[in-house]
Amino acid sequence: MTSDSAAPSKAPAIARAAAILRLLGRSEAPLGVNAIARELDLVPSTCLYLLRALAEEELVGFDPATKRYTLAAGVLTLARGWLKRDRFADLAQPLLDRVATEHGLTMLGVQVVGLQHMIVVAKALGTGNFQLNAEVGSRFPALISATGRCVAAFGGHDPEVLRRRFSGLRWEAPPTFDHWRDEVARTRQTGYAVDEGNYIAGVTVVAAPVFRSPGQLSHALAAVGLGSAVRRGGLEQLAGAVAGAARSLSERLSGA
Amino acid sequence: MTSDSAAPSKAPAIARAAAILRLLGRSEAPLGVNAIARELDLVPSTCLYLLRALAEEELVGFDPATKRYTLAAGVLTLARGWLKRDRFADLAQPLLDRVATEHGLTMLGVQVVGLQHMIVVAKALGTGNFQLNAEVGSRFPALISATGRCVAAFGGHDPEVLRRRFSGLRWEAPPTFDHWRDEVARTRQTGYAVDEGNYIAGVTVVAAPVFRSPGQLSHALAAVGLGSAVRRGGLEQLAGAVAGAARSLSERLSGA
DNA sequence: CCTTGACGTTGTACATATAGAATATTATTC
DNA sequence: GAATAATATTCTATATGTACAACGTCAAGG
Repeated sequence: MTSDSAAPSKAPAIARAAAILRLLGRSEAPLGVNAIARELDLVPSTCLYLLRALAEEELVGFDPATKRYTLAAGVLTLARGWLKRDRFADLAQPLLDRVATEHGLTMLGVQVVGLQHMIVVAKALGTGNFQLNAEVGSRFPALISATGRCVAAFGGHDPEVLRRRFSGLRWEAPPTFDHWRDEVARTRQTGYAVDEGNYIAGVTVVAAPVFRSPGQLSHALAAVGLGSAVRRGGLEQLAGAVAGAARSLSERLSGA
Repeated sequence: MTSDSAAPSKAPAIARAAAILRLLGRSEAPLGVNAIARELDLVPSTCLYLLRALAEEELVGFDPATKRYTLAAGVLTLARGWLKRDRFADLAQPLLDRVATEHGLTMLGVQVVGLQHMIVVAKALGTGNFQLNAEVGSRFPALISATGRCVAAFGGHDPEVLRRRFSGLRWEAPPTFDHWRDEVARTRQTGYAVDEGNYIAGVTVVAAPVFRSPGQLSHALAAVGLGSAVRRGGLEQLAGAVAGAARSLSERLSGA
């Protein structure tokens, strides 16, 4: 479904519009039609029509004076709609806070969306002098780092698809596929995953899966910290805390 | 809902997709293809293709078991991109907080997007026992209430267009167009607008315009409270505070 | 267990959104 | 201030996304 396969979308305007919105979201400054079209390999006229339609929907803003486009507040309305119904963030926050303070590390709650990305939906910063940070809304490749090993272990995906996607990942210190597969297998047994500097050098990530219903992976919890700090605090202990919190969350999510 | 303008969009898929996203955002429960299509007057097949495209972009989630669709966390990514670059909310928050506590009312910062809607982008709750509330991300018709009078007064819109749009508004106690036009004219002179129970019975709203550059209306500040409470605190004083905060914001926005 | 109804999904003809070139508009340089 | 370059926008033919109907599938009710 979310494959990289050839299946051509029956509504390509959507993909283009989403690309425009993301580009505007990541851009520091307002952009003109041609700049957007060039960046996204779109035809300027098509790009213009899409921008006008998006502006009509109040998802992008248009400054007639400078003829530049930006994101508009309409995206806030959508985000609010999502937040209103999301129970995960509410349930996860106290658990994230507790683990973050007890272990002095930054904790993230991420949502898994298909095999493409995971998105940070909740966070709790640690207490140390120096803390890693990631904004709510940030996207990461679904199979990267420790959370990615959880997705691979519990997502119920075709091993062949995993192999293909694995080859497209960008790590700072890439593991070999065989080594990664072994770690994924271990994750399936222990219920948590560890990434020691593979994704980002010097950064250790410990993650555990959260299921919205038995067998249905939907989120993951992740502790991120500098490798030295994690080792000092005891990696095993941390892994136990993260996995415990994730289990507790899974129960509450599938429960009521 | 979109526009009365005759020009047919060159990318109607966008409008439909946006409508789907908003519908899902406002829906309490996940929805199926047909339910969405029926609600939005779409052909089911088209609706299906749009949903698939949106799912591919991680803007909607799909539960293969129930075949139901929901908003997905991708909308958070867009909202984050918007928040990152928005200076208004950061600059407005302390001013909103101050006026809210000094006058014991709820203060809203809204962004004006064309003539269609304004969107709440910042808020500060008052201190009283009972407070009115509006969520960040909520949308209101652009010309409604006191903020609407500001838009009409300072938006630089064609009077004829204003008249047409005015007739489409829904007030609890609608003013006549002539009366409304007079109030708008007064707003243009005084720099603030008041709505005493027109939009919502018993609720008084005082608003003042914020300009991103001289003459370019972009936002508005609004104080909302129960009519009795506002009168007790002194409407003139409140209006002065709101207008003062708005002026100060305009200077800082156009300044740096 | 069979029937019924509603839903999700897939093929196909047609209307139309898109690509590309041409034109208008703005910014920049001399 | 004129000339130039880059940009935004309009125009038009055609590839293509959309609407409609037919199909397959599932759940409820008899």
